[in-house]
This record gives sequence, structure tokens and C-alpha cells, in this order.
Amino acid sequence: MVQLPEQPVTSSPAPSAVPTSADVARLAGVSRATVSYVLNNARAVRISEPTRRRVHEAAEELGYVPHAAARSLRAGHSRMVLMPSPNVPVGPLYSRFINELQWALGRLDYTVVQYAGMGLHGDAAARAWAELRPAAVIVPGAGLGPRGVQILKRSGARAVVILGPERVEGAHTLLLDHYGVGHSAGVHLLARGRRRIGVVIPQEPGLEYFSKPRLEGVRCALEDTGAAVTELPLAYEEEAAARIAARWRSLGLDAVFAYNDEYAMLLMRALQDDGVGIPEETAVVGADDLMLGRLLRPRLSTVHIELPSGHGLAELVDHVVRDPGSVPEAHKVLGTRIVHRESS
Amino acid sequence: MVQLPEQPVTSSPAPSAVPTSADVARLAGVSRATVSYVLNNARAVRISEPTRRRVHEAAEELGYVPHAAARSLRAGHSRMVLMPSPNVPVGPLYSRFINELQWALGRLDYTVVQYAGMGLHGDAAARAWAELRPAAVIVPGAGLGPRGVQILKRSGARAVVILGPERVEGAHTLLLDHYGVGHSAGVHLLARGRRRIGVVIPQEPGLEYFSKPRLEGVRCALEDTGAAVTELPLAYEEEAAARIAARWRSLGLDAVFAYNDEYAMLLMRALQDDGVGIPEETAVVGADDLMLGRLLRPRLSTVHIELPSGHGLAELVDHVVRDPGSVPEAHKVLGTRIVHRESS
DNA sequence: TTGAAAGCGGTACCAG
DNA sequence: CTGGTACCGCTTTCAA
Repeated sequence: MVQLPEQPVTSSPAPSAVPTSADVARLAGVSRATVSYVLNNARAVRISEPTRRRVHEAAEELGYVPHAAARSLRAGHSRMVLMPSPNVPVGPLYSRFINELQWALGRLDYTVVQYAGMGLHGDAAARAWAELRPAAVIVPGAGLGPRGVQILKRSGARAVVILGPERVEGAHTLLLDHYGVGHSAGVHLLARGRRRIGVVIPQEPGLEYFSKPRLEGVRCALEDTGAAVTELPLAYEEEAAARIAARWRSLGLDAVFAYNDEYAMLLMRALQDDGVGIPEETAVVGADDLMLGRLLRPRLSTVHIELPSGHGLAELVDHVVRDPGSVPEAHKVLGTRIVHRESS
Repeated sequence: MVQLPEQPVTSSPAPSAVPTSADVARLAGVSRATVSYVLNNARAVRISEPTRRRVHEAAEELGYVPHAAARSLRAGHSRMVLMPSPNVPVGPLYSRFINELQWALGRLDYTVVQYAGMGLHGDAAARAWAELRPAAVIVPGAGLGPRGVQILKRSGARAVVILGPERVEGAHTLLLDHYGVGHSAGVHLLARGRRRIGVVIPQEPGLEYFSKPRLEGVRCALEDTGAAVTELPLAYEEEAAARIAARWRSLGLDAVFAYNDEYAMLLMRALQDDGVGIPEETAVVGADDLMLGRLLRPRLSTVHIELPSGHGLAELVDHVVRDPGSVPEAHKVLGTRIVHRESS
């Protein structure tokens, strides 16, 4: 057997070439199989201590890092949980939830990956996600239909969990009850004796998925009560708020549901600057129960939203991955409750 | 040639098995090579129109989605940009920047992936990222040293860009000048005639990477001026702020730099509730130039931070990926400037 | 205890 | 114009 001089025997490794397990094997003087056994602590097979050491040293010296794609290709499955990142600005409430979820999934040994889809919609997006062959997909918001779910399932996703406004065939849905948010606010304002209620509609694109059901919830709460709803389009800018405030008295409203606490702060400030008394003249209710609501004067009444715990969702995902069908398309509804402070 | 009855000829496809390009080929009655050519619009090869149609139909019928791992394994490289997601709560400023960056990279045909590392630190984290063989890595914050950079580079990353407080050997660094944020605030308060300056230190874990350099910046600005700094540890809770406010006059401070606008709002509210005059008795300066600062009364002075445009950073990444070395370890410093309003 | 070899799913070269 | 085939890097039987 002739030794081909692929590389000079000097210790300088091939420059700018990514080391593979074969390189490690060569350097350690063993086979690739042995390298795999050692680095994965294979329990089914016993490798002598000197060999283990040589392999580890070789791996260390070369700076070897296994290739995840090759591994999961061979394994036929991965432990990746894919979460398309919403391309709308998300609030602090939601990002805390995401953080918690990621942490909990990490503890269950999943690799959580947020995927920036940029503008892909519906089935095209689903196809792009499916290319990564994730074990599970967690989709926030609307935009994924039954077809998309099927694409994901057919390409190996064991769990598809949707955090959205409505049930989707084939997926486990956690209903985010934005309708209920508006409903709570409406009921509350009604109980406080208000009858002409404004509802802020954010003009920022991407928020309509949330704002429309919230509006609908208010509408529904007021049905057959003699109270009326007025839509108030509002961009998140001081000037826009000032314009609304300037014509406030002509609107003749005695209450406003401001979509969330941040828009509530924006509008409340503009109203106060124009001398509108809160809550005497106009009651204000926000949503999300952020810290800033407690810091306003008067303190802001708000709709507290009970997101599922990231921990709980992580366990749901894990259950479904391990045994799809064991959890029966559980679509839970999430709680909302009014927090009455001083602004209403 | 005998036709083996692998499947009954009924249209029901193999259940619960992920279709591969081989399945598509079989169904279309062509070879895998042809399938690949058709689905990738290979320009070097001309495939007859009828064949193309058959392949597309077969792919459609099976719900075929290519396997990204297999593809990039074969190709030897990917167009993935990996961005470890910071496990500290990020503000709206930063998340807007991230969004913009993801969008811009998407336009350049990169697949942006945010990776939740959960608790992995330094080299271990770098190794976990390297397993995915990304074309580029964008690391926010500190925590990645030269060794980690080398691990990434050795495993094929063409670009490593760090958004952090200090230069790291081997990586392209964009210095986020938190030191400068504090410095701007200090200089401003000094110019307004303040001499005894408090600096809020958030107690939330993970924020020390930002708060320490900001504090240092204030310290440095006051050096040899006879002015003095007092550290004010503060958790993001009303009670904590109230406790500080209660002993405020005993602290004898005439100004405070509140880390950012949110902490500024928290503290300012507590001070006002205790009757401390702002800015007469105590000047308050925040940072980040958030909308909420403009909504406070008095309006909040703040340090505006000039983040790089996501677009610009995306182009930097792209340049480095296409020709590493063409961009000389560019470490740019980001601008800060004071926005003087009413609270100081 | 270790090594040889067969694939996982795609791509791209080379023949036909 | 299309089919055969050799890889990419890794795991995992099966033999030695």
C-alpha cells in the first residue's frame, strides 16, 4: 500500500478547510466509526481509554465541530423547533412569552430557531419552513391555513402549534382571544355607565390581525344596549393623537378603548394636554397590563391578558412530538380579565 | 422488465412517509437527476416541456418539498445567517433594528435564523452555532471572544460580525458605544449646572453589559470637574422606585441619569409622587429616545442612539461573505447625541 | 475493541 | 435531452 502524499507530514493542517470527522480519524489514527462512537459517548460500545483520549485530542487540535445537517440527514429527524418570527413589532408582553418558551424548550433539549420569513405568505411560507424539516413548528398569528399545516406535516413535522385567532384543521391551536380582549373592555365600560365608546384602530401595518377582533369584541359587548362604537384610526405619533384630541369634544365620546396600553398612553396624553378630564369626561381603557399603565396619572385601567406559560406550551409541544394524537387538537382559550384602576 | 407492485396502483400515496426527489422521479417516470434539473430551473440543461410538466405535477401531487440539509450538505455551503437571540429583554429600539436587518438580509437572499442558545456561554455557544454551518453569524452583545470567533471561522463561517462593546480579534465589530451614552448624559448634565449626579443601575440580570459602560461614561465625563456620581441600584418595579424616592432628599442629588427612558419614567413618576420638582430640584435624563419620553410631563431629555441601519449592516455582511478580507475588520463607532427637552 | 461499508436526500458531472 | 452515478459528512449495523 503506497502512502499518497496528500499533505506534507508537517503538523500544519489543511488551511481554510473545514475539518470533518474523517480528518479527526486520520489524525488520531482510527476509523471514522470510532470517532463517532467516542464523540457521542456511545454506550452500546466500549472504546479503550487511550483511544478515547487520542480522539478527543485530535478533535480539539483540529477544532472539529460536527455538521448538524449531515447528522440529522442520517438520523432522519431533528430536534429543531421552528418559530417564524412575526414581522410586526411585538410588544414586551409577547417577547417575554417567547423568551420563556425558548428557554423551556431548550431545557427539553430542543433547538429553537426563529425564522425570518420576510414577506412569504401562506403556503409559500409553509414550504420554506418545511425545507428545514423541523420536528415542530410554532406559528404565531394568522396566515397559516389547513393547506400549510398539511405541507408541514407531510414533510415530517410532528407537531404544528398555532397561536392565533382561529382554529386550523390539523394543527393544535391555542386561541389568542383578541375578541375577548375587546369584549372585556366593552363590558367594563358599559358597567361604568359609558355609552358612546371610541375604539382606537392602530394604523401601523400588520396590527389589523389583532385590532380587528378587538374591535369586534367591543361591538359585540355593546349589542342591544343602546351604546355605540366609533372607530378611531390612529398612527403611533404625537401629531396624529393631537389631531384626534383637537376634535375630541365634537366626537361626543364618553369613553375610549385604546387597543393597548401604549396607544392608550399616547391618546391620554393628547387628551390631557387639551384639557379633557380623565376619567370624568372620558374614560380610557388600554390592554396588555404593562408597567407603564401603572405609572400614568390617572393610573390606566387595562385588560390583562393571560398568555399561556412558556413552560406549559413547551410541554405541549414535547408531548405532541413524542406521540402525535395523544393530545387531541387541544385548542385552549386564553383568559382575559379587566384590571380596573383610575382611568375609567 | 417486470413492474414490481411496490404500491397498489390506487392513488393513495405511501402514508406518513416524507416524499423525496426519488419518489417524484418514480411517479413522473424520470430519473432523480431530471427532477433536480426541473425543480431548480437548471439553465445549463434543456428539458423538454412535457417532461417538465410531468415532474411538476408529480411534485405537486406528492407535496414534495426539498430537504435543505441534504442540499447544503451537497453544496458545501449555505446562505444562512445565524443570529443568536439575546436572552435579555430587548427594547423596542433594538427589535426594530433586528427586524430591519432581517428584512434587508432576506432581500439579499439570505435565510436569517435567530438561534435561542439558552444559557450556553462563550466557546460552547460558538460550537453550538458552528454546528449549523452558517455562512455568517451576527452576534449581539458581549460574550464571544477571539476563541469563539475562530471556532466559527474554522467551521466555515465567512463572516462574523459582532455588535458589542469592544473589538474582538478576527471578527468585524460594530462598536455599540454604551460608554458614549453615559458620557453624553454626563456632559449635558454638567453643562446644565448639575454637580451631584445619580446613575440608575438596573437590577435585572443581563443588563450589566450595558449599564456598566454607561455608568463608566458618566464617571469619565465628570472627572476633574468637582462633580460626583452616586450609583442607584433599581429594580423595574414601582415599590423599588418608591423606596428610592422616599430617601431622595437625603441623597442630596440634583440630577439623575436613569439608564434608559423606561427606567427614567419609573423613577420620575416616583419622584413626582413624592413632590420632588423636575427639573428644578432634580434633572432627569433617559436614553434610547423612545416615544414615551415625549409623552411624559415634563418631556424627558434623553440620549438618542444612532444604530446602524439594518440595510447597511446587511450589505456589510454580504460584502464580507462574498470576499472576506475586502472589508478591513471595519469597526465603526455608533453615534450618540443628547436630545434636550424639559426634564433637565 | 475496532474497521469496512451502506446509506440519509440532493446535485452535478459525464455518457449515451 | 435524459439517465447513471459519485459524492457531501455522519451514524450504525455487521464482521473481523
